[in-house]
Amino acid sequence: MSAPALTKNQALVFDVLEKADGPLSAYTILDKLRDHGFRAPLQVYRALEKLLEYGVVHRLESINSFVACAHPGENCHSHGIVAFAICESCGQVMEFHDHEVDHRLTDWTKSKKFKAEKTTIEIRGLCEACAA
Amino acid sequence: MSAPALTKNQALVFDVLEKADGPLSAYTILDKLRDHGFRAPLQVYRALEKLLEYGVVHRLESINSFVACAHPGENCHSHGIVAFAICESCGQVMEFHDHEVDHRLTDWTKSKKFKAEKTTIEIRGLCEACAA
DNA sequence: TCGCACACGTTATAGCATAACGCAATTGAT
DNA sequence: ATCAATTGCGTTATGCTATAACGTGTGCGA
Repeated sequence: MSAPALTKNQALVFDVLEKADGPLSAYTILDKLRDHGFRAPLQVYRALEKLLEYGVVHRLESINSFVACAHPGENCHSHGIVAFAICESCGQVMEFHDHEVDHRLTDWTKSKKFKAEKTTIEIRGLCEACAA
Repeated sequence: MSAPALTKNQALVFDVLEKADGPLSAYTILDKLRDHGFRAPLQVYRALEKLLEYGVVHRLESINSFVACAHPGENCHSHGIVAFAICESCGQVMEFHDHEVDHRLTDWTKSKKFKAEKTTIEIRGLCEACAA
């Protein structure tokens, strides 16, 4: 699933996420796009749905927010399981990948014959700057 | 933080979660406790807050639900990072722990000087029975 | 007995997400 | 060329999740 050309709304939403310096909620995105004609949450959610599908945006389940993938130009789905460290003070997000973690989780699911569709790893805490 | 005696409301909420065969949302818990005098969401959320603190209940971030810890009588906080496999068809949840995963994630956060407070690992998919 | 901490109850509100309807544009097979 | 299917879009309404703010009562140590 590589990303086809984005529609106008998808491009607007993606642009907002890419320029943001941290994750944004759908309603925050909506507010930022009111000047561009957005009026309803669904316009945002529909765009996000596609952007997630294309793998250019991640959803952070633990904070109900969305963030542009840290690997511009690539499809995040190709990196295996993605993990996030989310600073609860400044909101910054670090994205990383660990094949060993992938491997262990995949082994476990296989041993249980569990068919994994989507895996979430989110670490909340304080980044170096904020912990000081 | 081991669990002190539960208050009436805490005990009611915990009891509902323990008897349930899967995770429940706060509002579902509320409905199940209306006969016991619960009227408002806050009664549930306040009890859940304590139960989470005591480590006898887990919150599943990806489905906004709560589940009793699979290790009755123990404090879940003592097991290190907890991972969940959540069946999107039947709602069943499997809870497990993997020290190697713990280790890799802890190493990563240390290398970034990120102070982890709470880590979420949730795998959504289909359990063996539902995938058949 | 005073002050404090804590659990609790209630009302109101904030924040997150989707259902259901209809319209317009695109595509692509016949 | 035309029709049907698909997709994106806009709007209204609604539902679900979570917390703010206020007040009450109770127990307990200074």
